[in-house]
Amino acid sequence: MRYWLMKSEPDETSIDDALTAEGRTVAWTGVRNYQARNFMRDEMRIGDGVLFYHSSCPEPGIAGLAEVASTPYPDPTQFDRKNPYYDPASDPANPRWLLVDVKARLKTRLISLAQLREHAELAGMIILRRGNRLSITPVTPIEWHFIVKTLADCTP
DNA sequence: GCCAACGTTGGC
DNA sequence: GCCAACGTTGGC
Repeated sequence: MRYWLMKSEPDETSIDDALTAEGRTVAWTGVRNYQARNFMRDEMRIGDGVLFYHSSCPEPGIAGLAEVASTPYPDPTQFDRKNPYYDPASDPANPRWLLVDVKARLKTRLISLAQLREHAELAGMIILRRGNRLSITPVTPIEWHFIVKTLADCTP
């Protein structure tokens, strides 16, 4: 059982969108970074915990809890010419971009970056490093439990 | 809108 | 394989 932080732009897919989606599940489309892809392709397992993070928005922060809900499969948007994430260089016989489904569990109160920075337990979080741009990052069990129990005050 | 950080591209 | 130029991310 592992834990992850996954960034989503709420203009595209917010925690509310995910909670109201069919099966409370969304396909994590649009990842175009190899490191982030590799986490989904190689390291995620169904049931892993996910911190659902809102980025590039007025209030960036952790907005909900979710879980990995599928094994990896090709991201369909890479083959759709009209999609902003279209990748003409990806070969359908050997797709470059894979994704997983993510199932929303619940919405938390918004835990901002400033709040995350207040706690020594979370000082090692990749998301808090200067210049971090990786959209999917591993979270340690200690960080996960601290955030869920202390900051979000909820049981996943 | 600014800009730091960092990934990607492409000429050599 | 180096590395400068360019593009993107994302908080502020």
